[in-house]
Amino acid sequence: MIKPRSRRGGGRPTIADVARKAGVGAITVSRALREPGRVSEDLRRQIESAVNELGYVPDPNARALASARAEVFGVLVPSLTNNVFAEVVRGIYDSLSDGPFRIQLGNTHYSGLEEERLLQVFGPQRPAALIVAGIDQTPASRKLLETAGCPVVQVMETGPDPVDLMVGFSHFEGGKAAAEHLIEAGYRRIGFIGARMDPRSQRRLAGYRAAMDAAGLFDARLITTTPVPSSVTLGRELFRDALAKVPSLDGVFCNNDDIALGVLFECHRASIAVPKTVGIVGFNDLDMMEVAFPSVTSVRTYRYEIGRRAVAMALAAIEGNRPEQRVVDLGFELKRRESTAR
Amino acid sequence: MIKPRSRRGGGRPTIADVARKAGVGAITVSRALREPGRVSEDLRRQIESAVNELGYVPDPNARALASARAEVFGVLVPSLTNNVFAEVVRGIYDSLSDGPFRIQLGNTHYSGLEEERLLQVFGPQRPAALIVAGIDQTPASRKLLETAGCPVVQVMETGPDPVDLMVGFSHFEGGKAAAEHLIEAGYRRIGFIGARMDPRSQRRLAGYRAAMDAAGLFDARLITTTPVPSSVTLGRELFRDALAKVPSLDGVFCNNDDIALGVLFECHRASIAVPKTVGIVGFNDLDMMEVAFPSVTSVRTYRYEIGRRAVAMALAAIEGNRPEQRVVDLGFELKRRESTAR
DNA sequence: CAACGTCATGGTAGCGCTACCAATTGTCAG
DNA sequence: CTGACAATTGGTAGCGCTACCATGACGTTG
Repeated sequence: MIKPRSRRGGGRPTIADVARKAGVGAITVSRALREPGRVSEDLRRQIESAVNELGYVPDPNARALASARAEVFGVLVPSLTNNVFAEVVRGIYDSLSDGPFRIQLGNTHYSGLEEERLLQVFGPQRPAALIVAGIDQTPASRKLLETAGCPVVQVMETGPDPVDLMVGFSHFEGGKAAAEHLIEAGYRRIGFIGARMDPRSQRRLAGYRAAMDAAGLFDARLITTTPVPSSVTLGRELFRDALAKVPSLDGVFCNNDDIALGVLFECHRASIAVPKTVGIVGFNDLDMMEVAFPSVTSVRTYRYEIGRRAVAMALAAIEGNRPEQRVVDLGFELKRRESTAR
Repeated sequence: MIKPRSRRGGGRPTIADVARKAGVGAITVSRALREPGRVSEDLRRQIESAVNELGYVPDPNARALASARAEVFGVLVPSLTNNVFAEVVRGIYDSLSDGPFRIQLGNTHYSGLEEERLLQVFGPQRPAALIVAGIDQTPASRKLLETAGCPVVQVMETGPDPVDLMVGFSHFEGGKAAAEHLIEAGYRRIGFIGARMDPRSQRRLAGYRAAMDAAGLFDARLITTTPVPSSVTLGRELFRDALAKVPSLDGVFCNNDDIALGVLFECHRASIAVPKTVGIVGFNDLDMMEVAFPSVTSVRTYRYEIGRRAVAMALAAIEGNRPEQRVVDLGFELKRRESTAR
C-alpha cells in the first residue's frame, strides 16, 4: 500500500531495480559492476543489459558511504593560475580521466593554514589518494596526511623525509645549475630576482648562493626579492630595482619565467643588450622562452610528467603494490639559449 | 554483546556519539549544525562543546546520501592550462572557499563528447550547481544540463538561449571592436590569426569579418587559422605563414594573447617594425601585454569576475532567489597600446 | 477555557550501496 | 562414495546522516 519508491531520490533507478529486472540479487549486481570476474558469464550479460535498459548509474555517495572509501583523488596546489601547477594538474587529470576516479582540487594560495583547512575538508570524504604540492607542510597538516589512511604523494620537490610517496626534483640543484651556467658564460655580477619566494623559490635561491659562493662572486646586494605574487610586470619592476641597487649588474637568474620575461622586456625598453650587456636565465622553461627574442635560457622542469607519475604511483599503491622507489627525482635540464650566449 | 562500533568506519566519531555526549537526540545535533536558529540556545552550546571535544566532522558522503544533495559545485572547462579558464576557475574557487561547498573540476579538452561524459559522471552526484564553459553544448549535454535538477551557469559567453543562467560577454563584438580599432588606426591589410578555433574564436573571427566587410577591406586570404592548440610558438609560425601568403600584411588581430606574443617576437626577430610596419592586437589582455615591448593592444576580458559572478548567481538560485537577470553581459574593453599606435 | 497554532525536540525509517556471512552447487582427491 | 573445497549467489545488517512525522509544552485567540 505504501509507495516508498522515489520518495526522496529523484526517481533514478537503483541497484535494486536492476537486480529485479535481471532476476538476481542486488549484491550480485554490485559485484558484476565492480568485480566482473567473480560473476558468471550468463548473469553478467543479463545484468549488463538490465543496466543499459534502465540507464542505471551507481550513486557515488551511497557507494562511498557503504564502502567507507570514495573514488576521489584529493589534489592540493598553491595556485591555479600559475602555469607550472596548472601543468601538474593537467598531468593528473589526463592520467585519471579514463578511470573511475573523480578529482577534487584545492587551492591553498601558498598558505600552510589554508592547506590545513583543506585537508580537514578532504579527510572526512575518505579519498582514495591525496596529492599535495611541496614538502613544507605544517606539523598539523603532516599529521593529517599521515593519518589519512590513503596513499599520499608530495609533488614538485624531492626531500629527505616523505610522508609517503614523492615525485619532483631538486630546486636547490636547479638554482645552482642556473647560476653556474651564468658564471661559466662569463657573467660576474649576477643577480637573483625573485617574487613570491615560496619555499621552492627559497631553495633555488640557496642553490644560486651556493654557486656564487663557490665562485667567490656572492654579494648580498645582488639579491632582489619580494613576497608579492609573481608576474611579468613585477619582473620588470624588480629588475629596475636591482639595476638601481647594482648598476654593474651583468646577469640575472630569475626565480621563474614570468619574471625573466619582464626582465627581457625591460631590457628592450631600456635598450640594454641581451646577452651582451646582461644575461638572463629563467626557471621552468615555459613554451614561450624558446620563441622569445632573444630566446631565453631556462631550467626545464617536467611538470606534466610529475602529475602523471604522481597518479601512477598513487594508483599502484591503491592496488596494493607500492612502488619500490618511494621518492622519484625527475630532474631538470638547463636549456641554453640566446639570452646567455655571450 | 556485539560491538558494531568501528566495524567498518575508521572509528571517527559519528553524530550519534555527539548526541550521546550532549544528552540529546541525533536529529537535534544534525539541526544544530545545519540550522542553528531552530535549536535552543542551551542545547546548541552543549552540542557545540560535544562536537569540539570529540572532534566531530560530519561525513559528507552520508550527508549527501541522506539528503539527496551533495554540497559540490561541478565545474567544466575546456582547458586547465589556458590562463583564461584558469582565471575563471580561480574566481570560482575564491568565491566558494569560505562556504561549505566543495568543487569538482572537469577538463573537457574542448571536446563536446568529453563534456557529455563528464556531465554523466557529475550528474549522479547530485551537485548543488553546475558551471560550464560556453554555449555550444551537444544536444545530449544540453538535455543533461536541463534535467540536472540544480542551477546551471554557462560562462565566458552570452547567447540568446541560456539553459538556465549565463554570464560572459560577446566574442563577436570583441572581435569586431579589435578589427575596427586597427582600421581606424589606418591599417588596411589586416590579417586574422587564430589557433584552436573553438566556437568562441569562431565568433571573434566573425566579428573581425563583419568589421572588415563594413570597411570594404575583407579578403579571405587574410585569414590564417589552424585547429592546433594555441601557443606562443604557434603564433610565430602562423604569422610567418600569413606573411608568406600576403606580403603586404600591415596588421594582425590575433585570436588570443599567446598568438599575439608569438607574432611580436617574430617581428623582433625579423626586424619588422611594430607598430609602424605591422600593427598587433591580441585578445584577453593577459598581464604581460602591458609590459611587452612594445606594449600590445588587446581586448580586456573579465575572466576572474565571470567566475565570481557565476558563483554568486548559482548561490542565489540555490537559496531560492533566482537572479532577475538570467543573462549577465560583463562586456570587454579594448586596451589601446603601443603595438597599434601608428 | 477549549481549540488552535507555534516552538523545540525526538523517534523512526529510510537514502543506495557494500561488508560480512551464509547457502547452494559442482568438482575432485582419497 | 564421502568429505573437503572452490565457485557462485544471496540475505542481512549496517554505513552516517536527514526527511518526515509525532509529541509535548507553551502561548494566543475568540
